[in-house]
Amino acid sequence: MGLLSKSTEYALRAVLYVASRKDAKYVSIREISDELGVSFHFLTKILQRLTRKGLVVSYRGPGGGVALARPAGRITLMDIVEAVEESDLFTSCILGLAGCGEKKPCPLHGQWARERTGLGKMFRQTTIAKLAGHVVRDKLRLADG
Amino acid sequence: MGLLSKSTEYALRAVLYVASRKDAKYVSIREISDELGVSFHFLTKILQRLTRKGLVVSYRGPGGGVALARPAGRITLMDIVEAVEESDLFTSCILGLAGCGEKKPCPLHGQWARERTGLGKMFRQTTIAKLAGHVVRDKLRLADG
DNA sequence: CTATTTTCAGACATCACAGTCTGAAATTGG
DNA sequence: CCAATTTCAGACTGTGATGTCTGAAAATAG
Ligand code: FES
Ligand code: FES
Repeated sequence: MGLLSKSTEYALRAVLYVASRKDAKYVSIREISDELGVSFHFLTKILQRLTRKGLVVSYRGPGGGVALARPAGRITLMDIVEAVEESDLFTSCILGLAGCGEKKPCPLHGQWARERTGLGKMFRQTTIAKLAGHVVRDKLRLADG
Repeated sequence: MGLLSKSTEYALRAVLYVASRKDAKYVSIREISDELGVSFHFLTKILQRLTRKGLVVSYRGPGGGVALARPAGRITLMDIVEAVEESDLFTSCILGLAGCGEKKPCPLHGQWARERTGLGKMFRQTTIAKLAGHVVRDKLRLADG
C-alpha cells in the first residue's frame, strides 16, 4: 500500500505542473494529462474537486483551463492531500483501532505518533512554490521515464 | 488511506496477542479472532500466510492453534509487514513515479526519503517481544473499546 | 448566430482488497 | 474406529477506488 492514493498522487503532480508553468494564465487539463501521462477524464474529476475546494480556479472555453487560486507559496502539500483524500493518516491508529490517543493507546502508539508528527510537519511546511521552483531549476520530472 | 492494509493490521494484532500469551503453547485462531473482534475466516487466511512464510507454526486438532516460530525478540514489525503486504512503501516514489532514486528524483524525493528512512528504522528495530511486554505490563489494548 | 474548445456532471465498467462460506485434511480423546 | 476440534484450501460475494464514456454548459472566435 502506498502512502497516498492514486487520486492524491495525480493531484499533487498536476498542481506542481501548473505551478511550474508560472507564465501561463490557464493550463488546460488536456495539456496536463498529456504531460503527466495520466487519464484525461480521471484527472478532470480530481481537478474538479480541487476547484470545488477552492485550491484552483477554472475557466471554460478556448484558452481556458485551471490555475492556482492563490500564490503557490501559500499552498502546502497538506492542503492538497486534505482536499482529495479522506484519509485519517495523521490522526488514526496504525493498528486500525478505534480512537487513537494517550488515554487508550495501542502498544505501537508511542512510536507511530512520533513518526506521524514528522510526516505531518513535512506535509504542512512544504509549499508548492518550493517544489515547483525545484522542478524548474533542476529540471526534475513529474512523469515516468 | 491508512499506512497499512487491513490484512497487515490484523496480522500485527494477532501476532502481538499470541506473544502476549507466553504461557500458552498453541493459541487457537478462534480465540484470537474472538479477542480481537475480527472475522475468523479472514484472520485464518492471514495467519496461514504467516505460517507459509515461516513466522508462525501451526498445529491442527484439539489443543492446536498457532505459535510463534521463533522467540518474539527476534521477530520485528518489518518481518510481519513484508510477509503479508506486497507493499513498496519503503522503496517506491511518493508520487507513484517509476523508479525512485537519486538518479531521477521527483521534487519530493529528498523529503520523502528522509521520512521513509525513519519509518523503516522504526519497523526494523521494534520487536514483537518489546511491544508484547508493553501490552502485558501496561495492559494495553489490541482491540476496540 | 454558429462552430469550436474546454470544463462540468454523472453514469458506467473494471479491478483489487476485504470479507464470507463450504468442505477437506489432520489431530486428539474416548 | 469414531466423533469432535482445529487448521488448510479455495470458491464466492461485497465494496470502494480507479478508470472510461457520453453529453451538457460555458466561453471564445469568426
Ligand atoms: S492508539 Fe494505536 S497508534 Fe495511537
Ligand atoms: S523519486 Fe519520488 S520519492 Fe523518490
